[in-house]
Amino acid sequence: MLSKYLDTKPASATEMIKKLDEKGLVHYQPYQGVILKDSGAVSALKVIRKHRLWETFLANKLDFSWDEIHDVAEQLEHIKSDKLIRELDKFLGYPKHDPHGDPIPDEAGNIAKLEKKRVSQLQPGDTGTCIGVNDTSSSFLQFLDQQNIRLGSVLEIVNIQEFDKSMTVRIDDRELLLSQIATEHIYVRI
Amino acid sequence: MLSKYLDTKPASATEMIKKLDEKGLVHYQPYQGVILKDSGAVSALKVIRKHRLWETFLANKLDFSWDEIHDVAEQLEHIKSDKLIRELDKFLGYPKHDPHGDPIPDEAGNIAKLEKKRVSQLQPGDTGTCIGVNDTSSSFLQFLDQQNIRLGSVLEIVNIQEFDKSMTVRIDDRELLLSQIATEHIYVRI
DNA sequence: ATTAAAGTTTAGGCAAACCTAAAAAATATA
DNA sequence: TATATTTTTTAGGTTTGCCTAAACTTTAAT
Repeated sequence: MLSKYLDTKPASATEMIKKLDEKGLVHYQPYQGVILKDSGAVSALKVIRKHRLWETFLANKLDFSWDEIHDVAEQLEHIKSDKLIRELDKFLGYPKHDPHGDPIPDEAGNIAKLEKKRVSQLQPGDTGTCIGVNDTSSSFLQFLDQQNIRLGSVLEIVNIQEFDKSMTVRIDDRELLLSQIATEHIYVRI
Repeated sequence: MLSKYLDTKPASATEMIKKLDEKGLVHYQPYQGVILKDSGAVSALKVIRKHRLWETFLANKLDFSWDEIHDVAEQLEHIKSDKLIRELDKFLGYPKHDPHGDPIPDEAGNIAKLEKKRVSQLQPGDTGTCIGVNDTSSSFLQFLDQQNIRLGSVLEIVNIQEFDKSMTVRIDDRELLLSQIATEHIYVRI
């Protein structure tokens, strides 16, 4: 089950993991799961860095919406060129976070910790700046696009319905009702 | 021999060509060579378009020099996303030519014809704007970088040496001697 | 504790992409 | 024209990545 988050059949996952073990990136014991070794963690962070930089590029420089960037970034992250990543980082202005609000590791593999809250943790009167989401399903991302909620949107909590925890929020001069589910999936910086 | 320009062994080339024939992209007769069919030409132009747009991106937006862009562009051209190419084109301002001066096909597959000359075809007193090169060897491209000759550089022919056809040209307020070989490898718009 | 369910691993097969080595065709040379 | 050289093709073999199906652990439920 843990291995099946990949887009492949169970048997293939085991094989892949064995390969990673042979390459020394991972420590693996049958039925016990896998743990990343240091060298593996470095490799993994590098891929994450690439993926998030490309997502930032697609969203900020090209007109890609939130629900479109992931698939393309997944292809782009496999391009092998250290210089490309360094230059892309510079071109984007050394962003600290990707369009989902997740931190982008720097070249050395350091990740900035971000003090972020879910909208659901705010109180009436609080305001926050949208910095990411928790649910990357395309239906949710499309919903955000339709409601014109995007990175950097400032939202203020108007009130909270007791019975279902839904919240009325003000964004760009208009009010909007968000279900509890939605408020748990949106991150803000306060 | 024709097939060996690929980075693979002869036997593999034959196999690849057979595959292309089966896919209907190419007409192939043993020992007779291959000719592109219409559908194949469209596919080929699409790849060329992608390659040249990426080269333009690397050179214009990121700080890649001429001799570094090819290898990375070769990887990037394989990314599958029509939207990505369309957006990249828009982002770059619908460029007509890549950093080597070669034309970029539009979405429909049309290529702009460019009226370009080699520096060697100019006469003393003529001026031209550098739009590309003919030799993409890294030694030549590095030479251009060192001499600060880049896309858009305006050059004026000062004089021509009869005996070896080398030319003195003025670029950015300084004079420079170019060998005949070099003048034949640089394209200018007049 | 025993059984049922769920998840993981092994075993074996298939297709793709590349390779080497040898045969066949085309081209160049005496 | 006959022979030598080069190029292309065929006929295998190897590797890799993925698959299905069956065996095996672990975990949950009665």
